[in-house]
Amino acid sequence: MPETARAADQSARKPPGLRERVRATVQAEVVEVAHRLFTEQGFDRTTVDQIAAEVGLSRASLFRYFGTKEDILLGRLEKSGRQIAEALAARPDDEQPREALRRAFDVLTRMNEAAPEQALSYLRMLQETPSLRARHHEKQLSWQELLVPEIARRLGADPDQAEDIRPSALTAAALACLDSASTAWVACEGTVPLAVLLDRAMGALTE
Amino acid sequence: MPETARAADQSARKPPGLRERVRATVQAEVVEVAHRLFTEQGFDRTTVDQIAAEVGLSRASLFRYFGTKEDILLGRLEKSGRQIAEALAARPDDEQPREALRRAFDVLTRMNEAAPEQALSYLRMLQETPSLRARHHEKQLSWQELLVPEIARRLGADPDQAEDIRPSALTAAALACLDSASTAWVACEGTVPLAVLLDRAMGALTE
DNA sequence: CCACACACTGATACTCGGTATCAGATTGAG
DNA sequence: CTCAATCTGATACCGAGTATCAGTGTGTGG
Repeated sequence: MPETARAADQSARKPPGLRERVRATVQAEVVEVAHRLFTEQGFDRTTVDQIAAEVGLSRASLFRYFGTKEDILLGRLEKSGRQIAEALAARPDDEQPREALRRAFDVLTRMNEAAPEQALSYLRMLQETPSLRARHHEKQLSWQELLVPEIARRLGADPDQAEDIRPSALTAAALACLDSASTAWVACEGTVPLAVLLDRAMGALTE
Repeated sequence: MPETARAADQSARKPPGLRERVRATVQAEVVEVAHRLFTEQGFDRTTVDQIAAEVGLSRASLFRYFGTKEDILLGRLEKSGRQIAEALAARPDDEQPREALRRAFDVLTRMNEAAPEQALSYLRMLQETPSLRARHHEKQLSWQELLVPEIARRLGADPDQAEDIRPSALTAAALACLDSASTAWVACEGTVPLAVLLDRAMGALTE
């Protein structure tokens, strides 16, 4: 609501605006400090007050930047979702929907390859913290909403016929495979590339 | 004083443990009252204090029966998970893993068919309340742990080789299909049977 | 250049879920 | 009957998230 409006604002306007730049700077600062505290003490043992104090911001203002404590860590997932949707739309039309989804997820596998250590510690925290898992799942549901229309198009589904659940089922299943692969990737400490695990996971759907 | 003790005596006899039966009774009473309040006012607009007061129980004691507010509504999912796992184990050995999972889920489709109205309002509440979705997802992860070993066996996977993610990927995907089907079932107000939607959802994995 | 409208900020107080502690009552076993 | 274990309510506490409000800057139009 205000955030999306703000985001739309930001992208619609050429000169960034001083105010918004300050906002972006503060936001980045919060993320950085919070990340450090989370890795030092764990997510649950870090309070929002502590983050706010360390950044030099009031608690109330911090909640104006991030709706929830979890969003400080998971905020970037919004952008990831859009990137995956773009990658999916860019896949050739004659590609199988499942394969197109698999390739679209390379947006993520590439990100993880670029900074494996960070990705590992990030995913580790994600998987051992219930409240983060919960919020992460919510974000993935919003990914689903972005991806389903394109999958429906590729399946030749009637857009008016909402009762055709194949697009949402396939998309949800693919995201479940992504989670499985991520879990396994953390479990093996990153020794097997995420891309390989994801291949195996999504391959298991057809066997 | 001795009269109440005598009365308790009267009803307590066969199953060892009067205490546990009292506990079960109270627990059932809480579930019933909470269910009513949730459907009347919505989940979020019903406080734990209100439930406790209505049952005639202290807030602290209520949390001794149910670890979280969500568990009052979702507690029965534990049993469902075990039932699905049993049903899966009972499927013929030569059945395809995916088909076996599909059939095991009939434990749920049959439950919903038995009381469609209740199931619909229950799922409706589940889907429109984020905190319930979150907890529900956690429960499904525990289902996954119950189902994966049997799927691994059917896939002929080496139990020692934890890096084989096919079992967990397939199981997670199947559960994702179950969620998709449930969502669609609610969306169409139950006009299409859940079993049919589930068939379509899981069928979309192989297409 | 100024004035006004608006957005942002910190402070404060509140709600609600969940935890910890403690003293008293109830129960079951020896 | 007694004693230990358990259950209970009361109370106080914690942390996330919300609401309100007055003060203070910022962007903009005159």
